[in-house]
Amino acid sequence: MFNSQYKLFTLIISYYFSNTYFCPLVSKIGPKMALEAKFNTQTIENKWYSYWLEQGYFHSEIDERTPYTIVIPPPNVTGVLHMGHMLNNTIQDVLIRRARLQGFNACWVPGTDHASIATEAKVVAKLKSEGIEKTDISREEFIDHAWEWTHKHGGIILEQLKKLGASCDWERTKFTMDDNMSESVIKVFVDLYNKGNIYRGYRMVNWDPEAQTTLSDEEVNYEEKQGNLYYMRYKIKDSTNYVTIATTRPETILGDTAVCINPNDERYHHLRGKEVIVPICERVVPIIEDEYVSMEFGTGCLKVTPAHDENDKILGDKHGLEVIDILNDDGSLNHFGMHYEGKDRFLARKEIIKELESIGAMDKVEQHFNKVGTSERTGAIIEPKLSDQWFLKMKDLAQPALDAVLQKDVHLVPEKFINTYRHWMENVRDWNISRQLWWGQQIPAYFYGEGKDDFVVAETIEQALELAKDRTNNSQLTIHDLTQDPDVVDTWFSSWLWPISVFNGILEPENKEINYYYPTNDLVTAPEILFFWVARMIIAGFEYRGEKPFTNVYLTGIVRDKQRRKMSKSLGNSPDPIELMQKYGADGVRVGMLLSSPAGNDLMFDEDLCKQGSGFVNKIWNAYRLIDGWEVAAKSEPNETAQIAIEWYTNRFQQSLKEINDHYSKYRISDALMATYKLVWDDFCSWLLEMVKPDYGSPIDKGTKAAVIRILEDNLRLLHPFVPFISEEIWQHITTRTPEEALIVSNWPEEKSFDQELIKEFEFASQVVTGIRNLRKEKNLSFKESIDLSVLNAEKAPRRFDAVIGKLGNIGALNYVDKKISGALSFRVKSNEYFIPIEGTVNVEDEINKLKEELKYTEGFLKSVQGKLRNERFVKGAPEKVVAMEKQKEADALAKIETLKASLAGLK
RNA sequence: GGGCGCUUAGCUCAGUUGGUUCAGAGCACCUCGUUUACACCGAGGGGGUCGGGGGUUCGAAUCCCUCAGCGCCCACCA
Repeated sequence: MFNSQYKLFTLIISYYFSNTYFCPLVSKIGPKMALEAKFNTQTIENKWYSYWLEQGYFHSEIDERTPYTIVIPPPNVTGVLHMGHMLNNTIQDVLIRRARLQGFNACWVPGTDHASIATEAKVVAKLKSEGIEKTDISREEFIDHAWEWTHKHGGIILEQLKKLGASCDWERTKFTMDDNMSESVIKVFVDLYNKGNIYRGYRMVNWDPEAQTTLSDEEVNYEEKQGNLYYMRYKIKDSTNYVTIATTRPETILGDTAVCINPNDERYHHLRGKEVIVPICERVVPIIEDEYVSMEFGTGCLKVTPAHDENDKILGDKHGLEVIDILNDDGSLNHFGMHYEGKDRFLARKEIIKELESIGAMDKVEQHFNKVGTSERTGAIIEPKLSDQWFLKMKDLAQPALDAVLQKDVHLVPEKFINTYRHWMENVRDWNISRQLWWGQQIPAYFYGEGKDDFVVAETIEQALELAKDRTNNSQLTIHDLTQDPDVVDTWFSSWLWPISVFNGILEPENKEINYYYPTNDLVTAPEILFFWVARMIIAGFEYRGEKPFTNVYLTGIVRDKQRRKMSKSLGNSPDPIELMQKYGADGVRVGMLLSSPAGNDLMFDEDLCKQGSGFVNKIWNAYRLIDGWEVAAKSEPNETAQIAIEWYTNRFQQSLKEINDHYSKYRISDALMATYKLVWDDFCSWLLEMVKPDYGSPIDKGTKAAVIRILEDNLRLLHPFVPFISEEIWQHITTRTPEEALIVSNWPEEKSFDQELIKEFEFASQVVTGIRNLRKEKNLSFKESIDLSVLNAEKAPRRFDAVIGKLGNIGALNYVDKKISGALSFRVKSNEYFIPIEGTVNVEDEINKLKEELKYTEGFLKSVQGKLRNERFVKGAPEKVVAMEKQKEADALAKIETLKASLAGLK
């Protein structure tokens, strides 16, 4: 009872506080504030997203503009949005929205990946829950179920991206199993086969007994696990002696076909040429010698099981050993397992240990840590297994892709990944592209006979039939004599074509779209898939377009929680992005994600970042409310403060714009955001608006308000990539706009030269204001109380900003004097001294101490500068510029000491 | 085991070719302020011998060596 009431209460409270920006002081604002004091983030998000969609701003067609293309890293079709996607897609949206503003023909192609293993696993689980086993139904039926599943869950993640504000060209949405996408995959497979790059090999592969498929090396996770090292006795044939051999996997003795010793190991020289008897199965196997065997590990004696260990296979091939595979595909033992047949390998292991103990063949057991490979998809322990697989030769294909990155034709951001990339590409291994699954593109190889090599590869079965007829010289063959290889290709074998195939560039290499949009500009993805995907796309790009697929690769970090743990479902530490957006608004979450995520660095996500983000949105909104509420005077002239303030901001804006553009060009998105954030919050809100703001109740000059609104509009252009919703909301509220005038399709501000001197002078003036504030605070002088200010050494003071100082410092009269004023409060900015004469507030003792301290510091500073200048080697060795700078410092310090000494003398 | 990278304020991070502006930013923290957009606010403030040690240099957060700690990638001695 209490609980449910409490929940209801918190629900109402949190809804009220979180969904809306509200003004608790609404009554104080007065009747002029026509603008609603609060807004609902979801209302404006829905309003503007559907408006953008209706107007087709996201859609791109070929035109005379330069294209700016991004292809989305296709998320798994049945996936759900997680924080990694949020970060990734926010960055892409920022880039594409800015490009759109810059006047490029921005095209962001969305889509999803069929993710064969992951999706097939989900479909199998779903069928199982309905009592259907995959083995009970036909391939066709299974694929029907998979499509059904895909259509049902497929669009979810893309819909979620829309909530984030992603401005993808939804009319171009692709799926890696679309007809032409699949046809592209088949065409490429056949082409690579015909070029001799694809071959069929009997190789040791990673076998996932649960999914019953092979995995690529990249899909296997190795974990350190505590296990045991079993020391087993093998009898020596025709002898009563035995040899002890250590293994972590006793069940594999049933597949042993030799025992190996190091030829340099004198301990075992008496065994040379002998044979041993494998316990339990009593198989007689030879003792072989190979330097591969470590003399230090275990007993220095190795059992060789070529079917279940890669190194053993290499040994076996070298020494011509028999290969005995003791496992079924599901991980249970086969008939070589004898009385353990049908039992799972781990159960069999336990029972075999017992049997070995009972027959006295177990010498001892030691604890042992070793790394065990598990399946990334199912978590099952991987078995090395020999089987027929399709491989793609990588070495030659990789070369241009390696060169492109090393020569920065393809630019990795951050560059630290170049080394990693090079290391991998230089040692690239052949790619096992077959998977024992049904969901995916079926390998276009057709068997016409029983022999291992009795197959042809062709795009269609009809073509295959013709090839097979030629091969066999048998014109009687029909399609029914052909059997297609049941395997499908690795998912990455379709997604490596993504930047080309989304424009149908494989099937129609000459079509207009591929020639216009390709190569794309940016790819934004996680470094985890640098090799799985990015490297392979570059390879495919050069192989099928003769050109890189993208110019820049922005590698994001992994999203972690505050404790640096990777966010994952199982840990439950991953916030639901949709809930976050409901709580903080999409704009707030976007800003939060980007506030602390330099490229390549992991993002320590903290919900407080979103809070900061939504705080920023609130700030923007309130700045607009202020401006919007200004009543315009019927007839007026701009005042001096407002005029110089606007002139200053216009220049300051240009300075920031340059900085922001520079950050973007280096893909320093967080820095670009921070520079924008500071421009808007500090320069625009804290300084400009405070300077321009009319007195309470007074109207503002018409021209001044118009100028502030123009400035606000320029700010909105800079803000739009980060906070698209609130920026468009304000933009459209300022005045009625035609569809062509929407912010999303307006323009990025143009860089212009700016007056650095003016900006410096303003900085000086702002320091004076700070000085006044400090004094007021120190002496408890209310801000409401107007005071007079006198300036000494006025020739260096920036008089242009006197009005600003007057307004922000609430100064009654600003006097320029040529003599110190005794008995007044004072402070210094550079070599200017400022006085505020207030009766009875000056404590001479304090003033003297303050001055003495400053003098002491300045003299110390002077000493160090002069020390440098006296050092001949410095004067000779350092560049002229640096020396001149030091001399200037010396002069400044000397002047300041003079001022300070004079002040002191005046007080005494 | 091989390779790459990191260590700067309580936290997350900037710091380009060694030299004005080099010890910074944001957040957090502390003090003051319910002034007429915003308390998701304003005005101020404190805080780091740049992981330790050594070297090169007139000069080092920056270059070199070394030690310590952390992270990632690759390989995988049963």
